[in-house]
Amino acid sequence: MAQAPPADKRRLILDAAVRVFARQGFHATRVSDIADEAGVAYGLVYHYFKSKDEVLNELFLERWSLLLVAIEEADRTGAGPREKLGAVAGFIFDSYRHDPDLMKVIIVEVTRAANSFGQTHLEQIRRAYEGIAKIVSDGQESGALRGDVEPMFASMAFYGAVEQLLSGWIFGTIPASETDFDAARDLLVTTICDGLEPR
Amino acid sequence: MAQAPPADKRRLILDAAVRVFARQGFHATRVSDIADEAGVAYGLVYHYFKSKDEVLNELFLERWSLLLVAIEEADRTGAGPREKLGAVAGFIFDSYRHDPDLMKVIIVEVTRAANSFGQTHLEQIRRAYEGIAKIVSDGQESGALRGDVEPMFASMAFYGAVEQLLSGWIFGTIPASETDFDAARDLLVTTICDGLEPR
DNA sequence: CGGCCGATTGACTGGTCAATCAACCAGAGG
DNA sequence: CCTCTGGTTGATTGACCAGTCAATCGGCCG
Repeated sequence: MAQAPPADKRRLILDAAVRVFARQGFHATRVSDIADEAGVAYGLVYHYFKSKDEVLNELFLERWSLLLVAIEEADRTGAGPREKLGAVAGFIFDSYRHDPDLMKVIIVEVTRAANSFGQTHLEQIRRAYEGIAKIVSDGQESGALRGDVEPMFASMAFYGAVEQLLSGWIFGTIPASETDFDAARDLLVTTICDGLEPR
Repeated sequence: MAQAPPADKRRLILDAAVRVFARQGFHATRVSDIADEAGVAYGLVYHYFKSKDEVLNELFLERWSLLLVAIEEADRTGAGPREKLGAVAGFIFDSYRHDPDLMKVIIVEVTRAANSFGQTHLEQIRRAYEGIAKIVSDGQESGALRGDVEPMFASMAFYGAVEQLLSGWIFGTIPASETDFDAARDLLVTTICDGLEPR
């Protein structure tokens, strides 16, 4: 029968996991919660994934690889560092706008959980820092950016600011309801490139 | 006999907990690990603390209250925002220099664990953000800082950068061995206040 | 001495889950 | 109609660990 994709159960489980992880956090989530949310039997989760960890890993890698590509692409445009950094921040903010639950999970459970999952994915995460550092480094060579700041240092500061803002929205420290993400992106780039003091 | 302080067991347990939490992470730490590290019996931990959580809470509050005081004090000096922000970043970096394990635990297990313990202490954490935001806000009124950046926005960006750098040192993403923390503090303040582009 | 009380001990319990696995079912092909 | 295959089921097992508690210790005071 044209019974096309038979409701891809694997995808179903992944999407359900995002929702449950976002709601309860990874540690507080039982595998049965994921199965229930997906409407499948407990054991099926283990048919598609070899452990609960692997579900989270899969979610992270799926999304993080897109970020790495986005950084790569931003870098390839011949634009100035200001535009490149704007593109990177824009991609991350857009990811949150598009799927807040997924970004919450990735940030809270992986990126900022350097002791547990962050450890596993340190290499991937570092790759993003390095991509940003390269943008800074190129900008310094072209003279568009000051040369007295270590690129990796600037990269960490930039990424840290991005992630902290995201966390603020996620946990309501900063009201996200009225947030215009595009404006936030521009403001952040301005802050980092121009500084807080008047020009 | 002049057997002065009877080896305060409570303190002994707290200090041991810092070491074990830093080494294994809070979740992976069993209460017996803490007791073993402290060289006391399992049950004694429960004599002084009503749960494993309370041990971490105590560690966090002890240190965080000092940070809040430091921010408060930095603000009271009549100096410019640049100096005030430098004092705040300096205090945090010094805390790390003085007791890396404790800072690692606080950041990894509380501050960046907004799902678990961060939730409990959100109010305390927010208080720090607000203290920094006040510094920015005052700076804007005096004309030392640009007025087109929401103070809370700037505060989050600043604190995010600080914490990300710390994380970088903690997890070896950035080599901490050769790091001169005072130079890092100055560089960060310069980056945030002057911006990455040449003046 | 003898009794009191808080500090200290560590075996044990209760509950929680991750992961396994043997059974079941549905469609395809013969 | 039968069989084979692989997706699907969910009860069960086994490990783990936070927190409890009854027993012991040791200093102090009358």
